[in-house]
Amino acid sequence: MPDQLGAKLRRLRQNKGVSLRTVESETGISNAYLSQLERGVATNPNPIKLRKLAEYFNAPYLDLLAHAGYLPSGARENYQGLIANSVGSSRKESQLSSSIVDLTNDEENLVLQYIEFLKSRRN
Amino acid sequence: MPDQLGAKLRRLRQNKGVSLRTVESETGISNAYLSQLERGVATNPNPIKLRKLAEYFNAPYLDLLAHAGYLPSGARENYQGLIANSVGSSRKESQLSSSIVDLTNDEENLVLQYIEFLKSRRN
DNA sequence: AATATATGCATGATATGTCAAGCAAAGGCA
DNA sequence: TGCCTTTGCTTGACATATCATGCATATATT
Repeated sequence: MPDQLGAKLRRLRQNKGVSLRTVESETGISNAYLSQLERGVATNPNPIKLRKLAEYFNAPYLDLLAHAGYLPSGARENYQGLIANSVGSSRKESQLSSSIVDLTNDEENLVLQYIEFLKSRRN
Repeated sequence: MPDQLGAKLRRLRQNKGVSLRTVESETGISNAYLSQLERGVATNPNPIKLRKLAEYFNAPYLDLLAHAGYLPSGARENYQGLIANSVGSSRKESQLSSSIVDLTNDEENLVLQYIEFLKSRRN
């Protein structure tokens, strides 16, 4: 069951202050179908339509996919796990991805500097 | 246009050495539709079906989504960009994610150790 | 007050995804 | 050799996604 995709889409549209017909003219998706999506009557949109909406609302596409139930909930760990599995990263790189999730800003700065230092001494 | 989703699915099935009817019984997707997908006659499957196939073939789900044209090609940078945009990471964390992509094994080790060291001195 | 426009939704129509049934060919078995 | 089973595919049927049209209501305009 999609996790409130409709509510999310209506919020995005209302925050932008536009009508169903405006979204229709900008995305090519009919106002009737947009209404059905927002009201939860239609729940299984083609991802291509979600992408158009994400672009129009300047909203994160993976977030809309997750709300539609096509991806796990939008926690970084979940996506990192999917990526690690998809593009064949090493186990250690998965660890790295997981480790950076909860760094503070200062820690992020330090790690970035350290990585740049490591790369700078490659030659 | 999906990037050879059909060829990918046929390769996965043949590598596993199973028939269309075996996949049907394991995934619930009809052998006729599987045939159409493999031959490129059907090109826009519901992601829920792709997920079932990914699970059955033990194949990366994001990879199948990319082949269907629902996600950008399976480069890590693309996914990291989508994630950064989806779960509201800071600009610096996006940089971090991008930076770890091309680290060597030794560099990964060093960075992991450094992160653990940073975390250990939080108290 | 009357008319025009904008808006969200209902609904039947159309397009497309997916299925059930059946066909032809190949392979297995007695 | 004959029969049965398996297999991939075809095709019409069915289910669902999406659209075009129109309705009712609210708002804007004259």
